[in-house]
Amino acid sequence: MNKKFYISTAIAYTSAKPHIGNTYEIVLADAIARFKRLDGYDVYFQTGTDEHGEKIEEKAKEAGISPQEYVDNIAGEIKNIWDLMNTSYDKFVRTTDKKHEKIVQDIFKKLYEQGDIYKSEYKGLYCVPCESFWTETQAVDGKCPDCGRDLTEATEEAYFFKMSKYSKWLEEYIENHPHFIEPEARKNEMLNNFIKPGLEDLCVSRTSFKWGIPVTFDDKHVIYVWIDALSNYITFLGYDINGNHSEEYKKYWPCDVHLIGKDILRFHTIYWPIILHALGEELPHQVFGHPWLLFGTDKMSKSKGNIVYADDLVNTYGVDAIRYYMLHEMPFAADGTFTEDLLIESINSNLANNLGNLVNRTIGMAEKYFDGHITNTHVNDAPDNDLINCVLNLKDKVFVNMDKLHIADALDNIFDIYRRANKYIDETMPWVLAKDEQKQERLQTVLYNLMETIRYGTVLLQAFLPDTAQNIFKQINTKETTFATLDTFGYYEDNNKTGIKEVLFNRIEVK
RNA sequence: CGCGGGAUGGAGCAGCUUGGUAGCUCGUCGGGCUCAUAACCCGAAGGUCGUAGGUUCAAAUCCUUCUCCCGCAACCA
Repeated sequence: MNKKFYISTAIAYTSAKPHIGNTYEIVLADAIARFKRLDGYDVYFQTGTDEHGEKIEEKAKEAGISPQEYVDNIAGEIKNIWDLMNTSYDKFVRTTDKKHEKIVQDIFKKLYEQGDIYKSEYKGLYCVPCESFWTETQAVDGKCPDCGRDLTEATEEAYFFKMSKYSKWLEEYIENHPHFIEPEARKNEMLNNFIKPGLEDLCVSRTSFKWGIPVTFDDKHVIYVWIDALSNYITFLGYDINGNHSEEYKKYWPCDVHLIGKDILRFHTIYWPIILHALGEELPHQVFGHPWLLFGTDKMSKSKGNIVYADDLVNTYGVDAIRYYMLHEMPFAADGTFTEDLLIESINSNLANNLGNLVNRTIGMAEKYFDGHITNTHVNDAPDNDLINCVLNLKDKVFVNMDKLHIADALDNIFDIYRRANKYIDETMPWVLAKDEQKQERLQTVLYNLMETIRYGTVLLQAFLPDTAQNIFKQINTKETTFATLDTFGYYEDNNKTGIKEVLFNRIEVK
């Protein structure tokens, strides 16, 4: 049986259509999932939507429809965008799924019965007109941060999870598993800010709204987001509180990577591990809090009016151009920048000029000089060695970066090869060889080396730009597309005839 | 003194762990080439590596001061 690999994204909250920043996460996860599949792993890739909560109840009311209708609409929209981005998730889950709701209720009950959840009162500052609780740090000069009116102290009956009980255990676990939280800076943030000072118990139920999963033994309460949403990672896999787990659960849990935005790192690295531990389940191997895609230097937000949606961009520039930009412009740990100018620059320089033009000119020469028939005649010359070495080193470089989740660097490695191939064309000057009757065999070898270099790079490119990779394979006409063909230089078929030449990426002219 | 991160040529970034000619992509300028999507290749200009100090033969890299920016600060999905 193959090695398994379970990767998840956070489930998207169905309060509004996701913007390009939100979309980054699913594309990142997809690139990793595709790469692992190509590498022979049995991959399970889960994504979906988080559909409960007060905000959704309100939004639905505003829209004059039921919460279920509301989340059906948004979930559909999210799924459409995920599909538009050509993401290869195995399961799209929704927390309003009855199966999920049932298991969440079981989990809540189990935790209550074993004493990890207890009933108490939530004390806080309450704004009567806004009907919402605020913490002392949220309040502005003791006033409501929303409406500016006075706050009154109020209490609400609520269930709490005894996080405090597991504080010490979690601290030790994180210190003993240095890669559990990535990037490292985030790990320090979690440890220093929350865990070491000691955890407070977490409020896990609400009575102030209805749109949630009811607590079975106390139906005034609905289960608040944490236990509901976080559990998606196991409920949809067939987790069972009595240990009668599904085969899928046994096979894939624990998750290898939870890919999440850095904003919800706390929930995934503190509450979720503790909940799992309390249930007696294994912890995920790693939680990676990815950075954000910022608009210029600003966070994207409705109030700033700078929201960019993935589907608009895809319609204008094409899905792989957007995938490329997201995956390439995002450093491992720091936030990335999005502007349309940078996007266009990136498309022109990397996709059109470097990659697209390389494929185009290479096939063009094959057609022009040999009617598309290319064979390795093994008439080698000085420039070949360096090219071939660069190609053969590519696999290791990409694998090392992928293992560290340095996706942007891995992509760069691949494009370096295309850049190297362009240089090789200048070094060998095929157009000069073409004019010399004696050099026809050498010319064959040169073109073969180019085809093979393109093929080799594109085998790795498949994980990132799947459509483009397939298109290139078709154009150079090769069936050698597996990772197994990365062990030597020379899998491109001899006596081959290239396919039909086609522009991969059009340059975008800026006025 | 709440915690953490950042500040590197016009733009976006790497380098800092394990001090020793400051690197990459883009842009600009000059040249080359013509197979190609005015693309490709070569070269050049351009940086007091936020500030002030310290350690050292030597600091972008280690230590300290300050300034500015950003994230987090407990129930916010």
